[in-house]
Amino acid sequence: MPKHEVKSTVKDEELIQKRREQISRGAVKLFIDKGFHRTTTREIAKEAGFSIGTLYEYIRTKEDVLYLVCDSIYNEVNMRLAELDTNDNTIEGLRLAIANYFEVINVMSDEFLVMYQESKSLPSEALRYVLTKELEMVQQFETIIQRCMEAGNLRIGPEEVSLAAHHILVQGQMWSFRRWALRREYTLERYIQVQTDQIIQGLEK
Amino acid sequence: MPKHEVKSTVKDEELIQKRREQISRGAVKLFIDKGFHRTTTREIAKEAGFSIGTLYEYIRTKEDVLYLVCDSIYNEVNMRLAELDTNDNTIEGLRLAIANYFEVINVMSDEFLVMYQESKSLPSEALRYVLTKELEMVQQFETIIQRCMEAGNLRIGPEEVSLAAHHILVQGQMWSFRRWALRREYTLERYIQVQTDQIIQGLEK
Amino acid sequence: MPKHEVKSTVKDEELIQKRREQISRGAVKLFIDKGFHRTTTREIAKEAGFSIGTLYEYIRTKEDVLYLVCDSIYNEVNMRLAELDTNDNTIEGLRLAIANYFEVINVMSDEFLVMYQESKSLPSEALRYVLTKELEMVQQFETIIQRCMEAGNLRIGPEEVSLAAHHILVQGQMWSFRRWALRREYTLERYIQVQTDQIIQGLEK
Amino acid sequence: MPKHEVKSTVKDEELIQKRREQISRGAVKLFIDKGFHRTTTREIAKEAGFSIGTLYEYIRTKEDVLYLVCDSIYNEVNMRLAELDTNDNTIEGLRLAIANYFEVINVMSDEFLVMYQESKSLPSEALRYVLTKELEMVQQFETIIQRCMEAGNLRIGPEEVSLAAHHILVQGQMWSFRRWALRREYTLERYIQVQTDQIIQGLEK
DNA sequence: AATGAATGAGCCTTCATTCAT
DNA sequence: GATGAATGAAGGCTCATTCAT
Repeated sequence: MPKHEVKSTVKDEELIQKRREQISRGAVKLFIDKGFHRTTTREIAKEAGFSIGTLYEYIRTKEDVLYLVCDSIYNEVNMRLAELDTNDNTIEGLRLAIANYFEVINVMSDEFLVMYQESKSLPSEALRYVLTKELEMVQQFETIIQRCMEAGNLRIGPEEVSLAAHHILVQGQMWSFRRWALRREYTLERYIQVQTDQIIQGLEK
Repeated sequence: MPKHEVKSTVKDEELIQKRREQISRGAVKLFIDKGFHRTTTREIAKEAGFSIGTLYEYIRTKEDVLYLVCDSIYNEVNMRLAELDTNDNTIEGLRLAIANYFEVINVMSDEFLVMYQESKSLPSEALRYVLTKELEMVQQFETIIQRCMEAGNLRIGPEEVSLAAHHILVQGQMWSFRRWALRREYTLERYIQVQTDQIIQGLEK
Repeated sequence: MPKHEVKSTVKDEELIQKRREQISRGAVKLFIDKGFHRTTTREIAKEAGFSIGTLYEYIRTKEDVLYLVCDSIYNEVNMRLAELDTNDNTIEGLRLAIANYFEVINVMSDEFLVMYQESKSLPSEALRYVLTKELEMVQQFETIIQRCMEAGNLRIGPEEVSLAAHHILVQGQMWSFRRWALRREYTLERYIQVQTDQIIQGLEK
Repeated sequence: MPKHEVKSTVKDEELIQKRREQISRGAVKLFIDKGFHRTTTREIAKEAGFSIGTLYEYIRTKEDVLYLVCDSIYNEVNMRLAELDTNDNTIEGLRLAIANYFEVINVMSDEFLVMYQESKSLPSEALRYVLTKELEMVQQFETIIQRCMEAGNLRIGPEEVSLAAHHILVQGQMWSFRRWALRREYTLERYIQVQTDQIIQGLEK
């Protein structure tokens, strides 16, 4: 699926990149605080460091800002994950990948929350694009699991690979969504340990 | 925690109950369709079958409606779960409880989605109350797991009981949140089977 | 052609009529002064005597106001003309009809100017409706001319009836459009006399 | 009345002329399409073939563009009329002048429409200048009529000369303003014939 | 208890104009 | 002379809430 396009009246492509990063960075803060709907475009402009007029040189609608935010979060997550990809096919490699993912979520906990709570407000085309991004993440884990299977280190039915990958993602999101309950009882390290144990165990029946 | 109170100018307690049910039932439909913020109070009144003036005789703010909705969803879920509680302490009992819960979620999938996506818009006091409701559900599963443990049918550390309960809840919500991906590949029956297997297996190390 | 409909959230049909008259009356004043585009909806509301919110209970868009204005002007003109229709078929009757029409234009000169200068801003459906109203006026004069012809008091080709009617209308509008030039040199009475003479003479070849 | 002056930061008088012609030519197109108020300065610049910054080197306000447009239309009309002036003093000469004028209007029908619908938006000083241009056209016809009168070919009172000239102009504009009605029933040729007949007849009482 | 007209703060967006490069 | 990014005042419109009937 091609990238969802956000129209801009500005020609300098580099400047567009720079300004949109400012927008995105500012907007996340606000969305975390007050949610998408309670944040005004003026606040976004101010937080980004320029006037409302300038904001609208780089986006066409408020929803574009939400898309920019979601896109940049996904990109950062994928980048961080790619950075740490060990590319081996042992159980230990899977374990590490999971731990990395959980740590990324821990760092970007607020961003995750925003993305999952607000993405429903995206116009449908943009929403579809964002969902493909989510699927890409699922596929990253599917690949890792697949590699383990093929190397004989994991014994699960091939139809369960996808579910297992979703499972891992959701388990990670749980650390973001339910932190109000979990952080009372767990440190990140302990959470990672217990959850990976359980996930791996579930995959080795 | 005491129930969050919604002020009304009407005295007749019974009428209040009836009207609020109408409001809640109508509002869920609309929230499912368009989300909380995109739904207007006028639409809510219309869907409930009376005028905007009357709506405001039974609530004080729009957020009250959201609270009413969340509250009624939780109540319905808890009712349905309680109905099916076998109260035994075997693994089979746990398995059945999980299946029940998943089936309830399947039926109320839209409602769950609304609740988890919109509850952040509740005023903090109401939010806290709703979270206690969520915790009650966690506790229901904690109790079941505990009973299994005490009967010797499960061997997990006591500190992990709470996490396991959260785990079950999240696994269920996953069926609601990620249906865009999961329903392509799984039927509810198969999903229940695979997930309960994995959960139980995770608890029997 | 059915009347172009303007949506309202208010139910009381009588109140709608009353409010729309207020709107129309206030708006004409402003449009005469500053034109449609330079007049703000806030100003319209204020001039009509209520708040911006109330204004929008009776219209859906700013263009609706323009339509209301055009419609009410046409209605008033047609009413005034009908009032004075002698319904006879002599040249004298035609002469009187023309004089009446010119006098109406003289009284509603500003309104005419507004209508002809701004109606292009109407959405196409409303524009079409307004044009049919204009055609109705043309037809009123066509009928009068026809009657004179049939009574043998006028001798023009039947294909020229329509043009003659347009001619009369335009001659009247001229008194509104070019008053900056004409009122320096003519009184209404003299203008009526000279123009009707010429029109009638043109019809008697 | 001296020409209304439009300030420019550019010195090269020739370049100014060239650019302003570009502006005017582009703007008419847009004004015909969307009217003055709905056309943006950016669109004007683009249509003219340069940047918004450059546009503002040759004008000071958006209204200047409207003035440029009106001025250029009048100049073109006057040029075309002068070109065809037979300068004789017969009825036939008058007839020809009228036909010429109607043909010019037919060719520049859109431009006429724009001018008469939008000139009200000119700042008052520019408006006054444009009105003098209109008066010049009136005077051209007054002169022709006068010459006919003095040559004994026309017998109308001297106070009616001006009115007759206005009459001719308005009759021509009618072909532009009411084309939605007239072009269904008339060709230009027939319209010219019928109208000149009537006008001339009206002048020969 | 029910109704629905009235209110106005506040939102998103546009666009004429400027000015540094 | 030309460019185009930046500005912010201002505009159209919505909607939660109130209150007289």
